[in-house]
Amino acid sequence: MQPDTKTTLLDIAEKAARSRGFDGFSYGDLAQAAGIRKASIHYHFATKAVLSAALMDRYHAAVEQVCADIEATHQSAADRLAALVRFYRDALCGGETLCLCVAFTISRDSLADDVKDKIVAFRSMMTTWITALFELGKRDGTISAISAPAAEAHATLAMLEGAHLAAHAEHDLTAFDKATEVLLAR
Amino acid sequence: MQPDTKTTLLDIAEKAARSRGFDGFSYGDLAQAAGIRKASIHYHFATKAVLSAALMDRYHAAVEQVCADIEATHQSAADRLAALVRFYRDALCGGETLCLCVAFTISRDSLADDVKDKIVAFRSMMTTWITALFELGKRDGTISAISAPAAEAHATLAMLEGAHLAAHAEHDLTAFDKATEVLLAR
DNA sequence: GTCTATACTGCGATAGAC
DNA sequence: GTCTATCGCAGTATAGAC
Repeated sequence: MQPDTKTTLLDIAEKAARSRGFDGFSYGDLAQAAGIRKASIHYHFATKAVLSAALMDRYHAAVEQVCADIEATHQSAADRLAALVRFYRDALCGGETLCLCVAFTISRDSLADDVKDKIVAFRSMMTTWITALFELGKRDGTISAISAPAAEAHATLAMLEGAHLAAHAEHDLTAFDKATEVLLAR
Repeated sequence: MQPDTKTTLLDIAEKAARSRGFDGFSYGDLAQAAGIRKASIHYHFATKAVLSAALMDRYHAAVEQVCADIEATHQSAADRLAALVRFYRDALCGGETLCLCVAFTISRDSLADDVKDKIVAFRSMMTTWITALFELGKRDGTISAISAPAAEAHATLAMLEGAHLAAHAEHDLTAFDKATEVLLAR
C-alpha cells in the first residue's frame, strides 16, 4: 500500500528539516521532491508553522516508541544504553540528518511558540527516559560509576546530540563513534 | 577608540549567526543593526560567503587564544577543564548564542566549501587541545578515571556542544549546568 | 486534491552617483 | 565609504478553476 500524499510530504519534510534546519528548506523544495506544485502543499499543511508542529509531533511519538521497544527487547541497563546509542547512530544517515530536535533548536527564532514548546517537551521526555535507564543501571550494576542518574541523563543526551553535530560537521560517522566511545565503554 | 565599521559588522554578524544560524540572518538584518544600508555591507564583505569565512577565521583565532590563556592561568588539568566549561557557559549569553561552529553546522548545506573546511579545522583544533588537557590529567591526577585522552576529548567536546544546544533550546543556563554537572565532578 | 496564476515580501548582489 | 535604485530570484501564502 502506497503512503498517502500527506505522509509522503511529512517524510520529505522531515528529511529536509533534519538535514538543513527549519530555515534551510522551503515549500518549493518539498514540491519538487514530491512531484507536485508548491501551492498544493498548503492544502495538507496550511502554513510552515503547522507543518513543523506536525513534524515534531510525529517525531516525538516515533522516538518514544523506539524507547519503548528498547525496553521491551533489552533487559540490562548497559544493553539499553548501547541500543540507544545505536539508534542515534542510525538516525544520522551517514551524517546527513540530525535529530529533528537538534536541527530545529538552531532555527529556534524562526519557530512558532508551540513548536518551541514541543522541543522542550521532547527533551524532557528523553531525559526522563534516560534517567530511568541510569536508575536501572544503579540497581543492576551493568553500567559503571553512576553518580546522580538525572545528571548522567542530561550529560548523556548532550553527548549524543553533540556527537550528532560532530558527525554532521564532518559528514562522517567516525566522528560520532569517537564521541560515544567513552560512553559505550562504561 | 571606536571600532571601525568592518569590526562592528563582524560583531553584529557573529551575534546573529550564533543566535539564528547561517540561514537565519540577512544583510538586511545586519544593516538595520549597524545603522547603514545593506548595499554598503557589500563594500566590506562582497558576499555572504566571504563574511562567513571571516567570521570563522576570527572565531577560531579568538577561541584558540582563550585556550592559550587558560593554559597560562591554570596549572592543573582539573582547573583547566573547569575554566573551559566556564568559557562555554559564558559564550551562551544566557542561552541566546551558540558556539559559531555549532550554529554553522546545521546550516552546513548553505555554506561555501572553504567555510565547511574551517568548521572541521576548528573542531580539530579543539579536540587536539582537549586531548592534551586529558593527557595532563593522566599525569597530574586531578581528573578521575581517564581512559584514552583522545576519546575523552571527543566526548567532552560533544558534551559541551550538546549542553549549548540544551541551553539554547530552553533559553536557560540551567540546562547547560545540568548537562555539565557530571563533567565538572570528575 | 491538484492545478495555474498571482500577490507581496524579502533575499543577495550590482551599478553608479556623491 | 555610503548612498539610492534596481535586478533577478525565491520565499510563504492565497484565490479560484478544474
